[in-house]
Amino acid sequence: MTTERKFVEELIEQEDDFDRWYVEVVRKAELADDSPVRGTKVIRPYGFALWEHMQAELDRRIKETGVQNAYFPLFIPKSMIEREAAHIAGFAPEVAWVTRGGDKELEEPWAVRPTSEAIICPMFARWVQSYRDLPILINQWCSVVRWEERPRAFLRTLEFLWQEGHTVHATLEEAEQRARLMLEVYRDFVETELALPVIPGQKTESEKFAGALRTYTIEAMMGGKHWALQSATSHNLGDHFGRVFDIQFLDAEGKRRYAFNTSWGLSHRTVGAMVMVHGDDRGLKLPPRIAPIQVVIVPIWRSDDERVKVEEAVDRVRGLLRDVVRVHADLREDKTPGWKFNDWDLKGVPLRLEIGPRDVAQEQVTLVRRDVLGKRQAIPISGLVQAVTEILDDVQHSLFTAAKRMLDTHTEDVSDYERLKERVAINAGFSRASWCGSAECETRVKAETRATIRCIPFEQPEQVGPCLVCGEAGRFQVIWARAY
RNA sequence: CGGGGUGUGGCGCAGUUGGUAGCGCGCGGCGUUUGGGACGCUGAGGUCGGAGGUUCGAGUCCUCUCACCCCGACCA
Repeated sequence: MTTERKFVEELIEQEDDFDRWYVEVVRKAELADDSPVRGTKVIRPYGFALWEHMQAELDRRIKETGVQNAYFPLFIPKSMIEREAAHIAGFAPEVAWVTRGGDKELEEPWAVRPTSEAIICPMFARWVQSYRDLPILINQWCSVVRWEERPRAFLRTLEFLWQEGHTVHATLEEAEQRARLMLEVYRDFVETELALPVIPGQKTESEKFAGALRTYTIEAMMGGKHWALQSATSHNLGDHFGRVFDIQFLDAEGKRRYAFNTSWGLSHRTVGAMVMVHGDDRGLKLPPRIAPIQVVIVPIWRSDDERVKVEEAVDRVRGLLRDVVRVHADLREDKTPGWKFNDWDLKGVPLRLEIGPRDVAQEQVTLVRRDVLGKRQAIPISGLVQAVTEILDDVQHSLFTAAKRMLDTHTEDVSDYERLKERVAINAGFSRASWCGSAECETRVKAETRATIRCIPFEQPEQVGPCLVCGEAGRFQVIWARAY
């Protein structure tokens, strides 16, 4: 352990202080940096590249369901955002306002969007006349602003990047299907691409989106303290917004009806989730499928003669891999190989190929996996492309499997309230328990333990026992946990 | 908004009873190095968060102020 520590002396160990480890790894791996503005972060090229790869994959999946991208204004007039009472009540504490333009006071303040229902729905009202205009399926990639009190890089910043989808439908059933469909898109994306196992389910009344009929969520478990992180949400808004924004249409029978909406979003907090779930004392471990660099080549030489041969081999190997994976050759001359190894470990590159005189002589490269450090394997150049492809795939699965193991290990069925308190107090993870459905029991647990119901999982047991808190008949099995 | 803390080269820090700012890392140059964070020589870089005050003299003392961080309440 002493030697281990030496390699990463600049990074605090997870066990010592997980939250500080997170702050440090985000900064040192060059994902993000502090900005001069409180509560905001600068996303650096490496972090942004990661987000771009995530965007590309999620965007593709969203479009496959028939959704089109569009863009709506950043500002929302006060009167507009205040139309849906529950909606504004929920967001009011965290809305930023524009009250001046140049040197003129605005007649009516503008909200900087905390989410865009209030500016998109009025447009839907203009576009929808007939049932033939429905459904409308729209998504936008943008940033929104929520005036949070305690920011944390990626997880909670005043301004954050996300996509928000907004749809209009003729029937409640169709809206419900869409809300569930998009949650499934998120689940598949997060599990397949980010290697983060999640628990899909429904939010309780008190935890649902402001103005929604129902909110669905996927909840992931972070490393370290095993707290929950809401990784994406999808809302069936019912006809609440249709009514207040007057989205009406004539149905096939010529009857005037209010339309039904959904909205759903996934933000760059999932970047933080990947950091916290997969990372270790050496830094990030990025899932190959969205890693900006999947394979890094580190050349090693002593003499000028060796250097020529090694560089030739590096070129050849890079040429072989270039069309297959995202490969980068680290040709920096002012850094030693050892320094580079640590640097790329910190940045979480899934595979490293070392090419030195010994490798050149034997027509091979030395391969090291980020997820199983310390094990070097020689790969003949002739079989390199296939080997790299297969191993990347294996790394992706291994990351998911390890994360799933953590989730399962730190989830326990609890039937005794004292046991729940104990588990929350020691950061033991998720607790599965029966709940009667009353807000009183929910509030009480939150007040006494700080844990909240993360979701009512879709997967329910045949029989639900008595409520963990009040002992009355249980209606659902729910997941209790502390959350970021 | 409550509680705690910190502001000194890019980063991390030191700076005794007030005496005119120092260390490590990093950075530039040269040379030797390179299979898990190399080394030598050399060089550049700060007026101590801001304002006011006390004093012959303030990074050190006093007053005010600003910013940031951490812990709570809140949160995609």
